[in-house]
Amino acid sequence: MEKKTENKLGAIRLSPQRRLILEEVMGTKKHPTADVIYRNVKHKLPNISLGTVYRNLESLSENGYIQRIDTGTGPRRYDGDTRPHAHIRCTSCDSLEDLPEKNLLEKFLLRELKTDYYIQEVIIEIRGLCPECQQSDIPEDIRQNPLQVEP
Amino acid sequence: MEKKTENKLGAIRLSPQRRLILEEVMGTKKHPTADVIYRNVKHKLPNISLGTVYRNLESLSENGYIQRIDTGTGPRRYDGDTRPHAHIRCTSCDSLEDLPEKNLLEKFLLRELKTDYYIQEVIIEIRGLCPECQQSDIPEDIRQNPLQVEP
DNA sequence: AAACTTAATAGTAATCATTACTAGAAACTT
DNA sequence: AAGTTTCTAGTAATGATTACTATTAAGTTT
Repeated sequence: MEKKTENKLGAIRLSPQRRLILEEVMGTKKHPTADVIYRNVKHKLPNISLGTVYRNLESLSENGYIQRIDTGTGPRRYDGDTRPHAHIRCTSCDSLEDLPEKNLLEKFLLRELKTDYYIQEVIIEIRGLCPECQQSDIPEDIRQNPLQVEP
Repeated sequence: MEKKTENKLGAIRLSPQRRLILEEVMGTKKHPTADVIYRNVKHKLPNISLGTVYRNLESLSENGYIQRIDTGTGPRRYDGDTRPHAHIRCTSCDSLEDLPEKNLLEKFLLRELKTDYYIQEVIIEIRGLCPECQQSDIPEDIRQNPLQVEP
């Protein structure tokens, strides 16, 4: 007969550390970095190691329980909401190619994306100023330009 | 009278190093990394320094002559084609928030993106396998899943 | 339940990409 | 020509992430 054991999470064990990390990521909408997660879980498990945080964020995202957000500026972030949220990159050889830009979004919407790639993921990131930051002291003329939309 | 001088590039000087780097980025569609650019320009200017490459890629992109591609996985890449090519990030406080996902692309297309952000940039990246890598030896059943499109 | 196997951990070292610093050279300005 | 600014090579430092090592904990087998 099976011994009642530590909870499992599919293929991986749910160690106390892993559980804490998962709870931390699931419990916020702030898309925290590994470092922030580390500092937060450290309150409950003072001996936890930063390496453990990284390792678990990796295994949790590999197994589809959380999402890794690779966005390039600044450290990587993690999201408890796992859903796919356009350059095209080969995840095998890491080549990066242009997509025919014209009507890219239209074509995507029409599920007619013409490409020889075997598409695995679509990443969309919009950058801008949040409401609070818009009323900062930075004068309008030295702000970054807003996105221009053609008529 | 003005002395004929080293070419200028708007606000910045076009030093031999900067020219070479610009040519290198403009002359390829491969979206090279700083390191690749460094190795390539080193053939023509053996004493050029990696720091110079980084500094110039920065100034060239700040001034709009090339585009920095911040995509998170692996090192940063650069593109001679400067055109905007959707998470929303505040470029001031670096907060990262979800956009209401539903109909995001539609709304974008309709220029009705409902958000309080002051939008500066839209980054779209599609990830997948390029044609060559599709015919690799990796069996289909251990490949990553393709993107699912709902009916 | 003792012996074995595997997975996970803390702690630390190493790596990679990028930025910062320093002194000197080059170009532009007066 | 002297002063000012921009740029450079070379190197050191930083920040994020990964790798390594010895140990512990959990699961498995007999």
